[in-house]
Amino acid sequence: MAAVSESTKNKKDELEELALKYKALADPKRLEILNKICLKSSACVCDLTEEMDLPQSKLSYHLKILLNAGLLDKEARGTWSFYSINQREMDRLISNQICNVITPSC
Amino acid sequence: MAAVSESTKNKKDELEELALKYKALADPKRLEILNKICLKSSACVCDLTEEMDLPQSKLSYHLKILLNAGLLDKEARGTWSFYSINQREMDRLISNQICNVITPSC
DNA sequence: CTCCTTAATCAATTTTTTTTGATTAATAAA
DNA sequence: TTTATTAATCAAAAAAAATTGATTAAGGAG
Repeated sequence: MAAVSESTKNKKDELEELALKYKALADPKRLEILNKICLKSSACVCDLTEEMDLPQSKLSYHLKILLNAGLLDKEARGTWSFYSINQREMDRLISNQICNVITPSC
Repeated sequence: MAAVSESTKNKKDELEELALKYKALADPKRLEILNKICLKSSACVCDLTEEMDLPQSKLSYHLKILLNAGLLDKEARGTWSFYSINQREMDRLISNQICNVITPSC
């Protein structure tokens, strides 16, 4: 099957992909996760569990949503998973003004 | 009770308000509604019902969500309600690149 | 190997959102 | 006044998303 480039994506697919990304942003906890990760440059699940007082399974759940939407990158090191902001995707998606709220000085 | 300015809003409130706006954008139908309204400058519910092949109650439901998030303006004329894009809010929220997908040349 | 830590996943439940069809209210037209 | 049009709202049902606690798997330490 041929690769689908941006230019050959139809409007419907494009809007669906966009909606997925906004859905990932559509939760205050997930926005806070993005903010926390940004402030630490990179964070593992246990860091966030502690900082945000959320159970591990909930963190993993929300991180997966952000990861699937392409807003986070993940790097496994041993038993740890380190998550960081995909700044290119954030910049592509949201305004500078809002970027400064979610990922100040990132 | 005193008015709450942007500067006195705490981070929690700010993230919740932002999440509400992204929630409004987190649906391909609503993105399409924004796009359709933009292309016509202004549209009433019956226009959109016809163009998008959606029942009236569903349109009104989605329009209300977009309106509550501040992404649309509404003007009643007789029995009609005309909706238009709140471009200031769109610009404040999303990147130029994405603005061009949702509201091209608006 | 055994024990401990880390994090992903799972299944069941709860909560939220969306859909549907009907009703209501307001205005306009005949 | 009667009839038709427009759109908001409502209540019930369906669908989707989030929460919870437990289990699993993979590494690292002793």
